[in-house]
Amino acid sequence: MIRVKKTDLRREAGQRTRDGLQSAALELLAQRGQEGVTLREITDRAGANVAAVSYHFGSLKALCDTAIEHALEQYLDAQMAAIDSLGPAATLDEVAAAFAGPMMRAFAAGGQDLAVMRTVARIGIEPPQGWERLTGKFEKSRRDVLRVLGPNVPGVDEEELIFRTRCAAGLLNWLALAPIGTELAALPAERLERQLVPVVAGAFRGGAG
Amino acid sequence: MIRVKKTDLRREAGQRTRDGLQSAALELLAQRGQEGVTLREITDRAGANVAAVSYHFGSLKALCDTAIEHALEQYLDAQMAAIDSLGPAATLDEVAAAFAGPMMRAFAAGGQDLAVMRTVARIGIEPPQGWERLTGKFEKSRRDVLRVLGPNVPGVDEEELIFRTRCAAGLLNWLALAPIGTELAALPAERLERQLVPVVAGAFRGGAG
DNA sequence: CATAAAGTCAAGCCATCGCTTGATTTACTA
DNA sequence: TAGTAAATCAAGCGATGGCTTGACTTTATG
Repeated sequence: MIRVKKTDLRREAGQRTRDGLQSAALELLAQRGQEGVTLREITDRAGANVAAVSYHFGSLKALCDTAIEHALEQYLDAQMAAIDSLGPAATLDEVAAAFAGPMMRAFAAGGQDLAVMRTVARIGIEPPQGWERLTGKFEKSRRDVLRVLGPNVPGVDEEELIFRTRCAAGLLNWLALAPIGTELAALPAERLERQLVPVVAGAFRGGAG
Repeated sequence: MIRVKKTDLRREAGQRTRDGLQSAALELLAQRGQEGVTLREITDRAGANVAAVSYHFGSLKALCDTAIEHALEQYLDAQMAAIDSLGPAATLDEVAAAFAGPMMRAFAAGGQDLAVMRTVARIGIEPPQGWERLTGKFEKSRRDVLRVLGPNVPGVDEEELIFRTRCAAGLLNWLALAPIGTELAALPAERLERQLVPVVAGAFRGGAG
């Protein structure tokens, strides 16, 4: 009979290896995208053998898909939490601040959080597999945004609001990926918010006075 | 003594090969970025031999740099022409329409023009070499935008206007690269302008009423 | 026509890629 | 202590990448 011990050092080591591989993959995905990731660079960063990827994940692609799905879910959760924390009478600036909140916090935190943000931004350009499981969350997030956005942008039909939301999301993704992102990451959080929120709000609201 | 003839069939053929390679490279750069371009795929598309790239450009990287620099220059020229065509009392919507004009026209035209736009967008994320020669044009373009933008966005200092301009440019680049771009390319030009210009103008203007 | 220049081509070199294999180490079980 | 499952490792395989080579074709010159 096989007894279950509280700590099995072998399995713990395996989990550490998996985590190391996944976070090394995430960093490389964030800074070079899906094409720029190589097996050996991941394993070097994680201090693991090349065969570890096949052993633990099956293939390099499966490892990347896992890392991407994890990042996307983490981002969508943060996004929904920010929107849902808004009261029913939130102003346009508050909506914009909540919408951009996860990214601004990622800039402030740096490290893995920023890598998550950048990876999510990249898959906005090159969509991978693994969307299926998160489609529901994605659409719920969009409905939430439209619900709090609508009352603040009167006279604009829903189709156009969806377009503006996608524009605003794209703008944030761009800031995360482009070189300007490293400048923004160096800014004090409060300063970044003061610069960024009006732009996002303006994109929602439209320009014609 | 070597005489110079008006038409030298050998050199003409060589020029055709160079052009074919450059335009094949541009298309691949537009749709897959610098990492996703392979020598053999370029030469297959251009109907040339693999050695042609080394012979005419020196290396794959040199070919890509040439194609990128060409695209960037083409875009900056179009951008400056659009801004310079504005009168001294242009409205914010007119400025936004001129700012987004090259991209909207590229969507309408498709083909090589769209490839130029997408390549320019990509190098906004992964800057290559060859910037040096175009830095002047790039900064002149930015000054032009600020000049026509300033009077329309009172009470906002220049640093912030620069930030908003970069946001607006990033937004356009994103639309060119993301899957939403293919949806936009299918839209009637007039409809795209009606949707997009308010968003760009709003980003310039800021959101707080 | 002979020569030389410009261009094209098939073939192959070498590095790197993802992935597999069979042996080996490690930590737990009976 | 012997046995076993989990994990790790060095080595290498086949495919593909960029680039070079030396022969060949085409075209202009004298």
